Order: sequence, then structure tokens, then C-alpha cells
Amino acid sequence: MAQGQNRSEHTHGLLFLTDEQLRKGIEAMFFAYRGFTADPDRILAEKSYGRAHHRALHFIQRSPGTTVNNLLSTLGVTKQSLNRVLRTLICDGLVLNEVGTKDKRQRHLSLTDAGRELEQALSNAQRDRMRKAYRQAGAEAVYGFCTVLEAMMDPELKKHYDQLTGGDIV
Amino acid sequence: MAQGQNRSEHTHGLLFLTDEQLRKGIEAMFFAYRGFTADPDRILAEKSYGRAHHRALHFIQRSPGTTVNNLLSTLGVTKQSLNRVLRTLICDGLVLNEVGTKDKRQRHLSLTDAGRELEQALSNAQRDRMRKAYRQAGAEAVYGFCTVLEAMMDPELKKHYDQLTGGDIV
DNA sequence: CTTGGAATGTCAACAACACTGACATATTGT
DNA sequence: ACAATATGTCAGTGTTGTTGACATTCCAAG
Repeated sequence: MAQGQNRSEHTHGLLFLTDEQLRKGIEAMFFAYRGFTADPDRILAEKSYGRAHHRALHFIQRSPGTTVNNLLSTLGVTKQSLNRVLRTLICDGLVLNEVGTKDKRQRHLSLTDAGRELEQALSNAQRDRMRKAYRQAGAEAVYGFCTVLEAMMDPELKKHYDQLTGGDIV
Repeated sequence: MAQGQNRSEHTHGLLFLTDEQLRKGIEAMFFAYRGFTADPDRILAEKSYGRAHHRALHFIQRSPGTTVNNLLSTLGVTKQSLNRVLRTLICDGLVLNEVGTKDKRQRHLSLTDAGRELEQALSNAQRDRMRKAYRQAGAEAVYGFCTVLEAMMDPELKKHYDQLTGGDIV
């Protein structure tokens, strides 16, 4: 109803942020995140894994050879919590755990072929939804999407994000 | 580094979606959602509540007098899970539970003054971050942000979202 | 070479929050 | 009367997070 008015706020570059508009963004995040995780969750449930396993696989794939400590600060969980997940992934032959050559205290993590296969399946499902959303929304929207998300991150987490993505915006 | 190139993809309206770009969006969602929940989580931890309580308070505030069943399908959890949360909120005097006048089976939920107070505190914290992100990103970006999020929702969830927000975009 | 500290792994206990299944109650509509 | 609906509750289970404590291994500084 008030779309024309809101649209004009947008095109004129003004930013009248009512609580109602902010609340809408909050709800959009809530509902969208549910969709965001729905597809991988279905695959994970079949193999009796959880979201934590997905996250570990994702970031190991993203930074092969990473150390436990690095993964720990990226994920933002305790080592005990991560260890439980890693142990099952290592036992199930999805993740490799190799003692460091330079510093033998460190364990370098990487995916096995089986690990890569599952990670691909999870990633494909998630990317499919993302791709559809991107195409539906258009390039302009995608640029804005990432810009707002980046501005929403905690500085400490943004470091990890920038390190992974190289700092480019989409 | 490749920003100019990416930016031109954007401004020309083309949509070359590499896996790398999609992966970046996925990671942006992950890190941003952590920031999105960080501030309320701190407040909740003080009162030994959790995210589930926040969600309940939010949607009750949003639709005062709503029924349990309606809240159930909005949140997408089981009645046992919701009931656990509602029970503590009612016992603590944050939520009112009134028998329906038309249909006495239904219970209509609303916030007490204390409930409104906590919901406001949580909401303010979350809106502050959202507001900063919006201002930092600009109006164009905000419009795109919501558009992509909406395209990412499951159709069933989008119904609830549209019903709450009236279908307007930002 | 010893010692302190860092990196890692593991055990135990616990809490939040989701799930399933089963069952009780009150109410409504046929 | 009877079936369906809306709600509440009990019991059990699983994932994922937390703290605290402790052992091991290894690097590096004294």
C-alpha cells in the first residue's frame, strides 16, 4: 500500500527508518535464514549429521589445511564443541587430520574424497536456493544484499569473512 | 581487487553467478546472522532466557491476541517446544494467556507491561544494529537486502512474513 | 636442559532447544 | 452422542552449545 512512498524514499536516497521498517528487516532475516538452512538440513538429517557438521565441512573445504584453532575462531564455538563434531567426521572418513610439519602440535584439517562429496551435495543445495533468490531479485539487489550483511557483522567476525572472501563485494 | 570488474557486472545488470560468488553470499549470511543475534543474546543471557523466548516475545508483540496455533506455525516448532517457552514466560509474568471469548478452546496471547519492557529492550538492541547497517549501506542496498531475503524464504514461511509485514518492501 | 606456555585432545557434567510419541482436557460442530 | 480441534503435559532422546579439569605434545626462552 505505502509501497510507492517507500520506493520513493529508496530512489531519492533518503533513509527514513521507522521502527516498523527495521522490524521488517529483522523478520526478513529470521524467515530467510530458515530457508537458507532448510535444504542442507534435509540432506544432513538423512546422514544423521547436524548443522555443526555442515559448518565444519564448509570452512575446511574453504581453507584446506587450516588448523583447529583457526577453525575454532571462525566458527566461534569452544574447542570441546568443535572437537565432538570433528571426531565424528574424522572417524567417518570425511575429514583428514594431519600433524603439522613445522609445528607438530597443530593439526591440519582437510577433506577426503568422501568429505568433498558430501560438502558438494550440501553446498549445491544451498547454492541452488541462493542462485534462484539472486536471479529473482536481480543484480542491483544482490549487491545491496551483501553490503547490508557485511555491515551487520561483528568486526571480529568480519575479519574472518574478509580473509575468506578477499574483501570483494559479490 | 577485482572490485571494478564485479561492480561492472552489477551496474550492467548482468548476473554471472560463479560458485565463488554464491559461496560468498552463503558466508555473508552465516557471519551476519551471528551479528544479528549477538546483542539480544547478551541481554537474554542475563535473565537466563534464550533465543526461543525472544522469538516468542517478538511475534506476540507483533500480533497481540494471537493464538497458540498461529504462533506455532509462524515459529515452525512443535507445540511441546513452544509450550516449554510460553510456560516460563507466563509464570514470570511476561505473557498473558486468555481464554478466547468466541472459541473457548483457544488461548489468546499478549504481552504484559513487563513483557513489553523486555521485548522493547531486545528489539532496541537488534534494531540499533540493523539501523547502523542500513545507514552504512545506504537506501539502495537496503532495498536489495530485503528483496533477496524475501526471495530466499520458503513459500510457506513467506506467507507468514507477508501477513505480518503487509507485503511492502522496506 | 629445564621450564613455561601454547596447541591440542579428552572426560564429565550441564543447559537450551529442538524432536517424537502418547495421553488428558475442554470445546466445538456435525 | 461423536468426531475433530485446540491446547497442555509427561517422558524420552538428540544435537549443539557451555564450563571446568586434566593430560599430552611441542616450541621457545632462560
